[in-house]
Amino acid sequence: MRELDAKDRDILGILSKEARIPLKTLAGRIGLSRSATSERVASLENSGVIRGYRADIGQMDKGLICAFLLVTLIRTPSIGILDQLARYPEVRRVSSVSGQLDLIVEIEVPSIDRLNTLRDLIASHGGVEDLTTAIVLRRDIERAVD
Amino acid sequence: MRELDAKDRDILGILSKEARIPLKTLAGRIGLSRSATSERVASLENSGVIRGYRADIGQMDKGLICAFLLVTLIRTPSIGILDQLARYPEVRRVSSVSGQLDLIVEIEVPSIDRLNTLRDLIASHGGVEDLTTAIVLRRDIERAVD
DNA sequence: GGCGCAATCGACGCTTTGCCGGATGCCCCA
DNA sequence: TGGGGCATCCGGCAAAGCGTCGATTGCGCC
Repeated sequence: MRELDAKDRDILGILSKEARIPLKTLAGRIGLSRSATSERVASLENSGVIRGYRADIGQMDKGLICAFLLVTLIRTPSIGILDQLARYPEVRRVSSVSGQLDLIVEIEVPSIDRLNTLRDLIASHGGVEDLTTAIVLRRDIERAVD
Repeated sequence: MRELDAKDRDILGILSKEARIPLKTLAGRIGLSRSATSERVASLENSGVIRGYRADIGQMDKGLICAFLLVTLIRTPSIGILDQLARYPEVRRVSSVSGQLDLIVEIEVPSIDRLNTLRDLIASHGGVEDLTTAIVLRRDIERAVD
């Protein structure tokens, strides 16, 4: 499979919100037979378009503090910092960005103490010029992929 | 269900990576019978710990530009801005944060033009004092919930 | 026109699931 | 101490799920 037609897109749209929907229901919604739908889904999985299925966990991060670390580096291509960040399991996501910032690091820590420790550890890295912490007080909007 | 024991955590860990694993296999991995596992999963779903199941789409976001908008508000409890943000489907997540910033808005747009348009629309809101754009050049680290 | 490929359909049989009754372990209170 | 009450576990049954098969259809190209 190379090109994704409209029905493939429908499948992806539905599965990205309800990954455990019965094949029969899915087939009904996109207007195909169950077996044809089955083959399309299998094809999407095998070709790597569907990389997997994830449970969306809500409560689990209860008690966890989320924060953004806004990082400016001395010289942008500072490789070592990424290796260091990868070592901390609390680091959820790191994005290289354009503009005055260089990295946006998203972390989830169990306590403010751990946040400070982590912050200090990262700030003390030679490549870090500036580091601003923004603790998440509330998720105002959070949308799944549509 | 209030407290999550070790087995619940195991279930969440496995389902967060392989949401469509057969119940029997899941039961084998956590060391419980199939029906007990079934009940636990159902309980986790009903209590809202598992919010849903999503297909992880690879190719689909191709061509989409991700960006962070770092927003400072005039007066922090500026309700109107959230309503406005919620109207744009490109807005993926909005977090109220502590520190010099007030909001961190994550968006996904199909083009730089659309990014600029969105940026201007948000910046022109009365409650916005300052707005910095950080376009994501690369995702260096991205981890699923563990 | 006729051949071939790709996609669809309905049907078959196996697997997985939801639901039930009964057994087991734990806690609390008389 | 002992006996309910509650939560959790297990195994079995019926129903619904799924993958796979051959046959059919639609379409493009020789």
